[in-house]
Amino acid sequence: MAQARRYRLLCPIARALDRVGDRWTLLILRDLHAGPARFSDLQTLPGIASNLLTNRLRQLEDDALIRRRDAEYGTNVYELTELGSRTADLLFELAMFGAEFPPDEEIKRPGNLRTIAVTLRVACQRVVNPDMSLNAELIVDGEPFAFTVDRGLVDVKAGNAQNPEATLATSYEPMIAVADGQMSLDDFAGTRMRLSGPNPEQGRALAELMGRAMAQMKVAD
Amino acid sequence: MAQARRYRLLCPIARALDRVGDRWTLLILRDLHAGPARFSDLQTLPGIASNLLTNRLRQLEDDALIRRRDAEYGTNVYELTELGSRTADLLFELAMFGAEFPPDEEIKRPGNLRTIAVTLRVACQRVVNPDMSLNAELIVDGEPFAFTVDRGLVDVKAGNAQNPEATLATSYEPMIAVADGQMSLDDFAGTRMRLSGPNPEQGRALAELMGRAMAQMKVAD
DNA sequence: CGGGATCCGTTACGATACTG
DNA sequence: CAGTATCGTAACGGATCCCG
Repeated sequence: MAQARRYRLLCPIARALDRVGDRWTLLILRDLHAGPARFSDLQTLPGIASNLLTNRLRQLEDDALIRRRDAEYGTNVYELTELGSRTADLLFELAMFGAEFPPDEEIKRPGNLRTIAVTLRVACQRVVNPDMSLNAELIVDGEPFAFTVDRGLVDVKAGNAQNPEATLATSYEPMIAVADGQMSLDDFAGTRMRLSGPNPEQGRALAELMGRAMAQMKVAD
Repeated sequence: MAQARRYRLLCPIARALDRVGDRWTLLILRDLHAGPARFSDLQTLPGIASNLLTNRLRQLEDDALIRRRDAEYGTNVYELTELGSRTADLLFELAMFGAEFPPDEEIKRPGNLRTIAVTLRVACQRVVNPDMSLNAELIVDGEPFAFTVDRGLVDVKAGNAQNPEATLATSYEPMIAVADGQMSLDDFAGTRMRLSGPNPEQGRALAELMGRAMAQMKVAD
């Protein structure tokens, strides 16, 4: 039943909100930026009801922001369409604005860490050297991400990397603290991350890229 | 009663949505980017109930995104705080994304045109020459805006300009059509706008700036 | 007349239980 | 695993009323 509470205004801001303004919708898109996800992956969003998740996924499919794809053994996954992937900059600006506010006292932990992928990718994309290439694995609280740069094109996807040349392990809270401006980059780099892997130079390049990205975020305005 | 439906997640995207994610909130902020507005100005948002507007303004005040200020003759106005004004880039990205979707068939006209100020300002800011200065009046469907550039710092505010050196008159729909990519810039400049005022050179400079801004929008990604 | 407050019917959301 | 069904509660929309 085609969404009763829509603005239906000519203004493009209102048109955007008619697509992604409902509760949970932007958080679902945020998680899908980390790559395809199953229904149960998305259900780890803390507090979402299953029927609501179904509704949101239908709506996003109708608006062609996501597509449902059959995966192995009868399971199916949801993934961003090209149109849906254009929410990356929007989500990044939301993160920039949200970083202005101190976290609440009683905070729910996310069910998974796919949440970091968009923000990290866009932040790195904005400061990356166009010649750079690298293939690394980023591990946050034990969850692996494939972090690749292909001649200046940054990608961050949930899951293990293929033959990574370097591995950077860290955890969620200090990353957030740096993005919020609560922790210094030096402190983070010095004590909150661990490099390993066959190619230490790529490890340092990754750490340096993430560092510049995070530093840039704080002076964005 | 402190908002029951909040995410309360550590993720900065969720923290932002806890401040500006409610229905109407971002549209209120959008309008306030055009300058201070009274309660009744904001009530022209098509479809908002007065009690809801009251609630949203309270919430925005509590979060220090807006402030209420006494104006002349017992009236009072709402205006963005510095913190609230940091939603400009976010609103711009929303507009960029919303421009991907064709307007609905049955569209409500906005009650006023303050809606255009943020998007236009940010779009111009992103392409302006840092040396540029100008003082002009932009008239959209009869509603005046003071459009100024002070050594590269762009401002667009609702209301008449002070001693404008040039005036550019146009209307809302063609501006939207250009931003959506439905109308060519040449068509717009040639037939949908009218320049006047004592300093034609500043008029042309304004038209050229707006043109480059709108052209840039379409190739943003 | 500007700036709300109050009331009430409707819709959306949240929690839980249940099913192919 | 991937949803559907049900139901109580909170939020929204529209109208009316109030007060300086």
